[in-house]
Amino acid sequence: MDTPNHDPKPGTRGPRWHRRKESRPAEILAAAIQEFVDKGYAATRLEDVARRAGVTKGTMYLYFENKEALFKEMVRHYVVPGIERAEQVAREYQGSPRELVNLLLQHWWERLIDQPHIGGLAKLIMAEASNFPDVAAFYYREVFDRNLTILSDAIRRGIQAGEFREVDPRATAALGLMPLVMLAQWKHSFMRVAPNPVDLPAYFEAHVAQFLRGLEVPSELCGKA
Amino acid sequence: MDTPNHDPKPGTRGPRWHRRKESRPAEILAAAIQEFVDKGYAATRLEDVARRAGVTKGTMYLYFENKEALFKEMVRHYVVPGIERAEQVAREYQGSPRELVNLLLQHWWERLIDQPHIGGLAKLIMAEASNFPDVAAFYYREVFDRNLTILSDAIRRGIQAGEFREVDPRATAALGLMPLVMLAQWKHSFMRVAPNPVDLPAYFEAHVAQFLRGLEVPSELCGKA
Amino acid sequence: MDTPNHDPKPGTRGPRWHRRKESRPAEILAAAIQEFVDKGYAATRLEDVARRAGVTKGTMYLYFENKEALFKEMVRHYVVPGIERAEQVAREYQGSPRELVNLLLQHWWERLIDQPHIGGLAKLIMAEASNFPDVAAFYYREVFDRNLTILSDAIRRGIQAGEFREVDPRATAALGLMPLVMLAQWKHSFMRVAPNPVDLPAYFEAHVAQFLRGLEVPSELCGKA
Amino acid sequence: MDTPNHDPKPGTRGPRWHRRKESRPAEILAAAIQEFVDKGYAATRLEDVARRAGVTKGTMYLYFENKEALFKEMVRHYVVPGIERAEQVAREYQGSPRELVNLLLQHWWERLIDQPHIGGLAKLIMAEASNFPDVAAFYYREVFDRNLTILSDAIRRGIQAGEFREVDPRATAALGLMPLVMLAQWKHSFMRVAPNPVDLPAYFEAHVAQFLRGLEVPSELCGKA
DNA sequence: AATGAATGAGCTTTCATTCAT
DNA sequence: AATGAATGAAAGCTCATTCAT
Repeated sequence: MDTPNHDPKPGTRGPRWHRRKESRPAEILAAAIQEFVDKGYAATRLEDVARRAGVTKGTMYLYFENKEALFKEMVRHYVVPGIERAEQVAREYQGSPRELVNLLLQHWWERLIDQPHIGGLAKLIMAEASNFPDVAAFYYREVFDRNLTILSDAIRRGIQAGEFREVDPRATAALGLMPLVMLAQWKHSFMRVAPNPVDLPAYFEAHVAQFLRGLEVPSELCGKA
Repeated sequence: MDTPNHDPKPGTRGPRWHRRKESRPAEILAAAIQEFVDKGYAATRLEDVARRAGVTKGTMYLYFENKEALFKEMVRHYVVPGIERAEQVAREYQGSPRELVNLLLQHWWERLIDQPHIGGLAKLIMAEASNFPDVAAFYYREVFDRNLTILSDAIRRGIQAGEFREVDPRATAALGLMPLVMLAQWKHSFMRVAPNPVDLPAYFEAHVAQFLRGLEVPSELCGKA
Repeated sequence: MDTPNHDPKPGTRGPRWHRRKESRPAEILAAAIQEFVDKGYAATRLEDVARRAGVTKGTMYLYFENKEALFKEMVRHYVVPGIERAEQVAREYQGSPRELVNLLLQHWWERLIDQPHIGGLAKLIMAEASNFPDVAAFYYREVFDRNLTILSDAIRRGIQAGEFREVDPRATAALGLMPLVMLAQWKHSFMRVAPNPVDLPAYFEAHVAQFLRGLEVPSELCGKA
Repeated sequence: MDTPNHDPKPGTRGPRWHRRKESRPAEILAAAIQEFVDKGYAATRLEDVARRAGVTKGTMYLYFENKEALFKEMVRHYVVPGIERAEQVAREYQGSPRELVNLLLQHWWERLIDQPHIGGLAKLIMAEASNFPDVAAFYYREVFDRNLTILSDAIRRGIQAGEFREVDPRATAALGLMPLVMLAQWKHSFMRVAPNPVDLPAYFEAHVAQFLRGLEVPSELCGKA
């Protein structure tokens, strides 16, 4: 990236009107995610992003090569940290596999649904998948797939511990994660325009309960195929 | 579809155009759904739609007031017939409620996933929800909601017949239908750009099986809350 | 002009739905003057003229080469007959020169102010003078100038008869005629949009009275330079 | 005006443009009045105005919302200052009412006939009255009517001073002013395309003389009705 | 580093004109 | 003779991008 970090006079207090240039990129990206998520890629005007970031159009080009680069940078910036958190949660967890799976699902719920930007970003990327296949592929690979791995690892450990029945870990993980991504879509599309028959938290609770039930070792008497 | 512009007899100067008043709107709408679904609203150029329909830019305006009107007409044209089919299926069905629910889910699967345009349209509308809230609301109301009603009626009949346990018909119907809409999203976004860990038919089968299981009257011995 | 006049079967009654083709050009021109005078040249759409004339766009081109030709034909059609009337009036008149001058001014008043189209046409031509210099020149030459000649001839006769004082006939005629053309302008511009402090008939009466007074032979005692 | 686009040093690549925020609007308006007066509203292409102003199409939209706004701004810009001058002339005048009336007529002559733009603007507005009734009404109200008031005030003062006979001040003022507006029309229409039998200055002189004569208190012996 | 005036390619839209029927 | 579907050049307008300041 071309975000220069060197102060001309390090250690010197600059004039008070001087905005620290190292904070600029983040400010612009923060403005960008709001505009892009709200309006979509094409309908977002760079000037609006600039105004929201408190700079002018020209300044944007000091930090980002063009609109497309800004878009991609924004995705990268808001997407990468989240993954590391989930990986850390999984790594440090000490309790039962069942509890870990539950914890991971809760974590993603919070990110995708409670935090508006992350879910909005997921929706945006899916919406623009055909215009930005590389961005979608990147998101798929670096976010969905890595999260999938975290979850499937947890499932695999549960199976090895005899706590879960013998499912395909990866396919099952997809079954657990995909609905959350989809819920984010829903929230940022139909929920904006229509009274909602879908109670999102209830849907989530039901999904978790059923997903965990699906992992259980079948009891001998009443098991069903 | 794809009425090509080239002369039937190359080398001969054919007529510059053909008079096709009756078939034109449908041809243009067919071209429009392909372009819009592929590129999104903003990135679709009217000239591309025209070329695909085998006409010129100007001709578009004989049939549709402007780009937005074309978009909305397209939604209406491709969306309304499907609903009526589902309503007819439900009305005419004679078998058990369980079979009807299964049939309806199969019907939607075919429309949303097998037929590329309908699912693509659903994805498009969700993607453009913020730019066309009225279209999204229309789709939600006239498609999703009416389909929801069909399914919840079937469920209600099943309950009355003692074949299903006493669930909230509408909420349960949403649980059955929403994943199909979501799957269409998935198919038209990440599935285009990434190797797929999600086996769509398998996902669908699993969803149906589990949804039907959730409707069953719990057996006395092994019932779970 | 390309207005064909030959009936295919002269003497035969055509079918009753058949509109006589010899009346078409006049019908189109009648529609054209209304639209052109109302909206100006550029803002007039050929389709509107056609609709008003009860034909379709294509038909217009059977009678007029293009928009400009229609415009010019319209001017010619509505402008030429008027001149001949004035020339006839002057030729046939038997009374005093003073009465003839008065009669001519009345004649022009009726045409330019009372009949809406003729005055509107004069205004239109002046408005479009820079876009159609040849039309303006034609109008000036064939309408204004010929009318000027009629009036100046009348004045000259009055001078020769000793009834008028010795003025420059042509310049004086311009002084008499120009205000009428101008009044037509006023009527079709400001009078359309504003409460009117100018009483057109009163203005005309005053103009005539004063114009005639200016022609009088000065009395010996009270004459003013 | 006419800021040409060519580089000061041909052969050298000069800067593509200059920053001129303060002077741009006036330059564009100056270009606009020339184009609009010359061609009329519809036939004027924004690109021609831009080229004449030494900018590009896009720049126009930095200063004016659209073509109509540019047109209206231009009218406002060129119309308002003139009125204030006339009001000032009348307010500060110390001499006889008769001299003031003469002075005012001279003032309007200079503006409407000698200065080409002002007269051209009057003609343009009358020509476009049906397409821009609000502009015409604005001009009528803010220019013609205010000038009318100035003149009628002067006449009223002359009557009170016993120097003028008892006429209707407002109607008489209209009689004095209207011909000047009309003369501007004439100059910008027929005078452009035809050899002129109307000597404008002579016409003006005659009009002034006669108008002043009409204001005189009638002498007792030779007075005429 | 920051600005924002200026650019111009690119899009939507209009409408005079053509021509198959 | 008449139609009106189809055309395509031309215009208005937008906005990502550039660059003199």
